[in-house]
Amino acid sequence: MGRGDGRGRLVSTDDADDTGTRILHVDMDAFYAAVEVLDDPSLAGLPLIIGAPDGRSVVSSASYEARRYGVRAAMPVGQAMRLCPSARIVPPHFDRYQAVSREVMAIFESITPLVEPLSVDEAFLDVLGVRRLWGSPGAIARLVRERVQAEVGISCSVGVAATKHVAKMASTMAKPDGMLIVPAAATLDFLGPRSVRAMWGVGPKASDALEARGIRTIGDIRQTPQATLDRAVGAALGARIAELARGEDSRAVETERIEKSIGHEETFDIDVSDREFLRAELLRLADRVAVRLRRAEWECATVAIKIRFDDFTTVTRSQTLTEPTSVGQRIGEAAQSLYENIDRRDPVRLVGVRAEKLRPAGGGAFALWDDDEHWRKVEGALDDARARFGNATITRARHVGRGAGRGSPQHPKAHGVD
DNA sequence: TCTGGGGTCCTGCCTCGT
DNA sequence: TCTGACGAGGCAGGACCC
Repeated sequence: MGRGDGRGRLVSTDDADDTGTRILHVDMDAFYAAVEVLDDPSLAGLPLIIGAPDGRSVVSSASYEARRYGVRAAMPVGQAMRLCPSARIVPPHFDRYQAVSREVMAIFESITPLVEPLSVDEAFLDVLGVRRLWGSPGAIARLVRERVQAEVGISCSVGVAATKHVAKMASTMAKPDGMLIVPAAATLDFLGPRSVRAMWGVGPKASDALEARGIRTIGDIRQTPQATLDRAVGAALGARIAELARGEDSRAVETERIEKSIGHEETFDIDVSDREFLRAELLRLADRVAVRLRRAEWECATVAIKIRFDDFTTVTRSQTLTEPTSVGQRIGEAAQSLYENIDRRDPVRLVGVRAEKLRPAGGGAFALWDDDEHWRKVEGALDDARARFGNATITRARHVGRGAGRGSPQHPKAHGVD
C-alpha cells in the first residue's frame, strides 16, 4: 500500500500493488499558491498567503511554507499574518486559476473520458476502461502526475483506490506531491485506524458527536450499532458513514452535474443599518443571479435571501414564486419582500440572494425586461444610498473565496461599484 | 481572533390535501 | 360533518465541502 516518508506523508512505491482499483483522485498541491509561483518564480520557496490584505478577508490558500506556521485556508488574513509575519500576501487571481484548471482538466480528459471535476483544483478519474491504452491504475496515476508537472508546471497528489471515498482519503494522505495506492483487498486495513474526522462528510460537529460516544476511528464505526450512529449524527449521515466504514461506496464518477441553485452574497467592510441601502444591494445581487440564470438558460421557482447580522447570527428566508423567472426585477422584488418581513433591525454584515428550484427557461421572460434600464435603476438606488450614507459604507469586502469555482461569471456592470 | 463566497444536503417543523 | 392519520411540499436552520 504505502509507507511513511518522514514528512508526514504516506506514499506508494512505483511497483505498489494496485489490484482491484479503478478510481483516481487528483488534487493540486496548494493550487492558488502554486499558480502564483508559476507566474512569478521569485515567489518560489516563500511563505505565501493568497487573500486580500484588508477588510474582512480570509485566507484562500497558503503555500506549504506558510502552512508550517499554522496558516490554514479560511483563517482571517490578520490572524494568518500574526502567525507568519514574514509571509507574502498575494491577492487572488481567480480568472488565472480557472485558466490553469482548464489546462489540468484537459490533461485528465486526454487520458480518460470519465472525469468528474470537484472544484478548480481536484477531480475524480475512472480509468477502468482505459487500462489497455495507458496501463494499470497505478501507472496511469504516475502518468497524470508527470504530465501535469511537465505540461502545466505544478505538482499534484493522487490517491488510487477501488472507490471514490478511499481514493480521496488516499490523496489527502499523500500530499504534497505524492501518490498513494490502496489495493481493494487492503481497503478495510487502510480505513480502520483512521480518524472519523478524515472521512469525507464528517466535519467538526459530527466528529464531536461521534467522539462523545467513544467512536474515534473508522474501525470504531464498524463496531458500533447502526442505531447508535443514527442517534449521534442523524439517520442519513449515520447510514452513509456505516457504509463507507465498511469500504462500500457505489458512487460512480459523474461527468455531468446539474446546478441546483445559483446565488451571490456580499460581506460589507463595515456593518450596515441603512435599510434602503440593503434593499438596493438585494436588487443588485438579484440581478447578478438573474444574469447567470439567463446565461445558463434556467429559471428559478424559489428565491431565498440570507442576512447575517453583526453578531454573526444568520437568518434565511425563501419564497416560491407564482411562476418561475429569470428576470432580475422579479427576483429582486421577491428578495426585498422577504427582507421586509424580517423585523430585526441590527446592523448587517452580509446579504445574499439565491435562486433555487432551477428549471429550463420557458422562453419569453428575457424579452420582457430591458437590462440597461434595470441597471440604471440599480445604480440609481446605490447612488441615493451613497449620497445619504457616505461612500465608506458602501465599499464591499473583496471576493477571496475558493468556491467561485466552476462557472461564476459576474455581470460586467457589477464591477466598479466599490 | 473574529470568522469569504459558492454550493449541496439533511433535519425538523409546519401546512395542506386526501 | 368532524376528526385523525399520513404523505407531500414549503420553509428555516445548520453542517459540510472546496
